[in-house]
This record gives sequence, C-alpha cells and structure tokens, in this order.
Amino acid sequence: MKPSDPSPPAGLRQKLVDAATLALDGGAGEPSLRALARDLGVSAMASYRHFPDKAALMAAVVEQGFVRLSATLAAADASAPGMQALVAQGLAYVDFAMAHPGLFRLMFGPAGQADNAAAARARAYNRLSARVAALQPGNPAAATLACWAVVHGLAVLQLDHALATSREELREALAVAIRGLGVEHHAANPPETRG
Amino acid sequence: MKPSDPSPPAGLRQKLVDAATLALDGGAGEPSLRALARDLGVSAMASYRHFPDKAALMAAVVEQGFVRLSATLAAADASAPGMQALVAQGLAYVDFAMAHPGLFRLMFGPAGQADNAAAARARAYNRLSARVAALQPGNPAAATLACWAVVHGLAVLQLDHALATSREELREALAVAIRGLGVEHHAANPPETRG
DNA sequence: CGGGGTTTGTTTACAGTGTAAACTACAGCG
DNA sequence: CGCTGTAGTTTACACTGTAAACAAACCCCG
Repeated sequence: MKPSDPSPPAGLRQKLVDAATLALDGGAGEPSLRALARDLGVSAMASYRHFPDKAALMAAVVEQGFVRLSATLAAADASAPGMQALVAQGLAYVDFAMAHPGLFRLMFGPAGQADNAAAARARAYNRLSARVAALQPGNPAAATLACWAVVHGLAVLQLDHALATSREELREALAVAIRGLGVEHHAANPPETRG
Repeated sequence: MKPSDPSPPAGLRQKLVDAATLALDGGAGEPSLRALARDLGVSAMASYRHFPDKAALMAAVVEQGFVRLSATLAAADASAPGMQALVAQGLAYVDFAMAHPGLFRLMFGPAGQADNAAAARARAYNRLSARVAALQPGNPAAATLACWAVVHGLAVLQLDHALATSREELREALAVAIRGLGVEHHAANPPETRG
C-alpha cells in the first residue's frame, strides 16, 4: 500500500478514532494499534503522527464517546417533562451502554481519567445536576449523585453480568429509585443522621 | 533460580492469585504473567500448570475477590439493625472498591463474566436481596436492583473520576437513596407504571 | 526396595504488541 | 532552486501470552 490515496488530507486521526470505537464495540477488547492500522490500510506507526501513544488514542475515543452520550442524554432529557425526563435519561444512558459495551467500559475505565474525558463527563453531569436540582431543592448535591449512581450502576450491572433483567424491570427499578429520590423532598424530616 | 525451594508443595496457585491481586491494587493495570512469575521466583511458564491461560488466573482472582467482598458485606450487614444495615453495607462496598481499585474493576469488568465469578456474585446479591425484601415488601425485585445499582454506581463513580466526593457526602447520598427506596413502601400508590 | 505415572516445574521458540529511531515523499514558501 | 514542516514509511527492540518438549520430584503399587 503506497502512500498516495488519503481522500481527506488529514483524516487519519478521525479515522483512527472511529475505527477504534467500532472495534471496541465489536466485542473483543481494546484493539491493537497495528490491527487498526491494518484495517485502515496504513502502516503500524502511522498513528504516532496523531497521538503520542495508544493511551492518547483511547482518550480521544473516550472523549468522542462522551460527546455522543451527552447528545443522546440531552435528546432524552428534552423528550419529556419534569421527572419523566430523568427516567428517560436514565433509560437512554442504559441503552447507550448496551449498544456500545466496549466503548462504555472504556469511558468509565482507567482510560476515562484523562483530562478531556473528565471535562466531557463534567458537562453531562452538570446537565443532570440542573435537572435534579429543579426537582429536589432540598439536597440537590446528594440527590444528583444518587441519581447518577443508580443509573450508572444499573448500566454497569446490566452490562457486566447481564442480571437477566428485562428492559421493563430496568425501567421499573429506575422509576422506583428516582421516585424515591424525588419523594424525599415531600418528606417532613430530612434527618441529620449524625454525620 | 533452580527448581529446589517451594516451601509449600502446591502453593503456587494461591501464591499466583495473591500476587496478582496485590499487583492489581498496586495501580498499574493487569500484571503480566511473566512479571508475576518473576516476583515469585519461578519460571514464566509455571502458571500454566495451574491455569489454562491468563484469563483463568484472572477469573480465580476475581472469584477470591468476591469471596472477600461478600465477607466484608456480611460483617457490615450484621453490624447494624434494619435499614442502617443497608447503608453500612453500601459504605463497606464503596470502601472495598476504594481499597482495591484494580481488583474491583477486574471483578466487574469483562473478566468477571466467568462462571465462578457469577456464582460468587449471585451469593452476595442474594444476601442483599433478602435484606431489602425485609424492608420493602412492595416490590423487592426492583428495590433490590435499584439498591445495588446505587451502591455500585457510587463505587464506580467514586473510583473512576474521583468525583471529589467526601466520605460524608457519599454517606449522605447513600442514605438519601436508600431512604428513598424504603420510603416508597410507605407511599400510598405503588403504581403499576403499565408493565 | 524398584519402577511407572502424575504433578510441577523447566527451557526454548514463536507470533503479536507498543514504541523508539531513522528515513522518505510531498506541501508551501523564501 | 532549496528550506522546512507534515504525514507517512521501514526497521529494530523489549515485552507479552502461549505452544512444545523436556526434567525433576512425588505417589502408589509391585
């Protein structure tokens, strides 16, 4: 394969990210740089012109993953009013994890600790936070945390050992948990459980 | 290193598991078989007398991890009555994750899908399930799921991007979520959200 | 006691990986 | 024209997981 056909002049970087994302969801774990290069008809060292090392490529993949997840979440958030938006977001979150298991695991694995990934994650978190705060004025921080935790936990659990949980059961668990969080601001006593 | 010093005759298997567990929590990702062998003063191929491949070793590590986690959880469960036992278990769960980040990630990563790991996980899940069912007769399945999800999500989130969440905030989020789940059986309408 | 079989380990060998180093083709520009 | 920067190449190396063949130590049975 001679160096003479890149249709977009500097498209390799994006192609690498996309190919890695695809391979990731293909089931087998992290693809090797060489395999990616082979798929793209390029030499093994080509990726080093765009990323300092493999971890950087993976970080880029993770970042793009968060952008997509964030967009999906935003769409779900806008699809329903009030508390139902939370449930919708939760389901979208779990759906994303199931649709892109490899990517999802990478996003929240050790590779997801890169700075750009953290920033993208923070953006998604802030949107959720605002939504939750509107519904739970009492203790928005704890409620937001708990809310994300349920959803993320559900996603990971579902992903990992398949829980044998149907989508309906998922929705129900989600609804129960979120309603539980929301109902708390109706309760009379937010007890100070002796910190 | 000549073959002439194994104090316990067949202790290599356990030593491998322990060394791998230790290395895992040392920060750097999955240790290499060769590095483990080096640490134990044994040849690179020695582990293949005890495990068919690296994945099997890791599965054994995961299994032992679940045994330990289960024991920790059981202790926490017995340390307080009623709903406080749930919060205690949740905190113990998160503490375990923080104390053994590498192991924890492995346990719930793709390596955790081996059969023995699934069995160990099921045992822990059943204990939790029983505890939750006692507190939430209305919809124990969904509540159990949600409960584990919050705790697991909290652990993973805390692990991953450090959330900058103090232990107090964690406890609070945990308490809020679990109380929310428990309070639901006080609520008048357990709605059938049209299954 | 001796001898075979199993267990536990060894050495050697190979394909695949991430990556450092040096090199090449090509763009734009003085 | 030559200079410089970019995007890619080939070559080389240390390291990985693992297959294959071999060797010592154990057990049990004669």
